[in-house]
Amino acid sequence: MEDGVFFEATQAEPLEGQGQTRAERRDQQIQRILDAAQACFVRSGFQGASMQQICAECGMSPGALYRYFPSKEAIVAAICAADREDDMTCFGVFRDATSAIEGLVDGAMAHITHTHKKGSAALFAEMRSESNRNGTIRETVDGHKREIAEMIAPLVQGAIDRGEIDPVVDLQTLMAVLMSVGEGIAINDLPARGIPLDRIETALRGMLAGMLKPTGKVQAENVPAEQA
Amino acid sequence: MEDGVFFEATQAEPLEGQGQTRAERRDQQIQRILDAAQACFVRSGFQGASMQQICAECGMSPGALYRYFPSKEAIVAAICAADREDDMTCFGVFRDATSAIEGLVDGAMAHITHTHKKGSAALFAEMRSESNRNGTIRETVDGHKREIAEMIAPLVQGAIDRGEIDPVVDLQTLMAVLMSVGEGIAINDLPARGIPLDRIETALRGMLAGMLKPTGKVQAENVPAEQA
DNA sequence: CTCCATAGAGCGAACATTCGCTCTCATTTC
DNA sequence: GAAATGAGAGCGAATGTTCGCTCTATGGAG
Repeated sequence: MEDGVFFEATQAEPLEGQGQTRAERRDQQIQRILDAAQACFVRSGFQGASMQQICAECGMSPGALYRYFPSKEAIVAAICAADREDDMTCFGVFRDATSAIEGLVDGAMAHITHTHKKGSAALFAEMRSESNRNGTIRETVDGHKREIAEMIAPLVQGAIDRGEIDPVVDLQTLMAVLMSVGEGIAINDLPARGIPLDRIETALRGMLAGMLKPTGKVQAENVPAEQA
Repeated sequence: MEDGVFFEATQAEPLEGQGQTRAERRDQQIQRILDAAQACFVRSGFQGASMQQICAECGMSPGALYRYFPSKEAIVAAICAADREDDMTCFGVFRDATSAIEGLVDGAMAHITHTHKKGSAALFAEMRSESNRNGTIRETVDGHKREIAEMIAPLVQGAIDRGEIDPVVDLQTLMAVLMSVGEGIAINDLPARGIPLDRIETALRGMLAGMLKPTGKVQAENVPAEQA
């Protein structure tokens, strides 16, 4: 055991072109760790994935890895935050939507498509359940929701004020139900289960129209016929 | 190792009235383990909870516990199956509902209320994410869904055949969206977040009416006015 | 020669599970 | 009714493994 240490010293290949500063290299390594960790977490869950698995996945030793993250918990938090940030790009449509229903449909569809393409439904489910016991993740998830809510609320309220819609319930309930529905659909990754996007969209539009009861003033043109 | 073993032999208090057979006692112990495990799993997750924590929670030694379950995995599976079975009691309404929309609303509300009272939203989230990597749990969860789907489908199809509703999409998409919505609302435990049940019900009814477009033949009376 | 980044051995703790054993008590035997 | 029997319930220390994480020696860059 105390014999020669024998270093192969492959020393992590230079990755790409060597013309990179220290900071660039550092960012690259961090990204490498995050990618590996995400793969492991999807495969085994936050608690089930071990640091050794993550090390193997990114071809780094524990010593090297701990230079970039102080703990496993920090990696989990970073991945959750990154995923949250990434998802937020879908919801920009809420900001400049003109119709409440069409805005909500567009945002939801963007999120469904994005989640499906990224293949991050499982990660979201993991985050969602971990948030029930991990304060940091709970804050990340709740912050995410609050941001979305703060984008949706004025959209709906504006449409109410203009007399375009007449929701069947108060705004708070509406928001809570809307967000829950969004979560449910995102977690289930319906496109992966053979449900075509355009049909999901049609169903969503009907659903929203039922809750938001368009008054017929400005609202969207009628539901596009579904193609066989 | 071969020295005096010294057994205190406290031997687990008789629990309740001693007038019980061995089999009764056994069932009681199994239930005790399941209750303890569920508490631990909700607190720490399936992977995060240790057998020692479960032992402490139910006041049993590891040796005793392993007499009733061959592995931790078996306890997880048993709890998932029991929870699934328990939830199924909510969906009996689907069987003998006369109106599709009202039947769906009743079933969903029963499930929401049940989940809230049991406080099992966190457990459901845990099951849902664990099902992404554990085959046994995936089968349990999927079996559960299939059973529910098999109750809902004829309810909706019957209403279509009778000309009471005219869904905006095909049955398959409708079912997928309906189940996802149910999951989303269940996981979020809206009643615990201050959303009154009657408003959830109103929102749900509107939502379903939008997707199932009642034709006006038999359908439910109009939405009850929401009280301030 | 001096840093920085790294590899990999190594740490103590905790893990799921098993072991050897004792004790209880319903049943059998007289 | 009393004694003997044996299956099952139970304890808690011990097993080997794996955990998250730290330490130290080493290679390459400047």
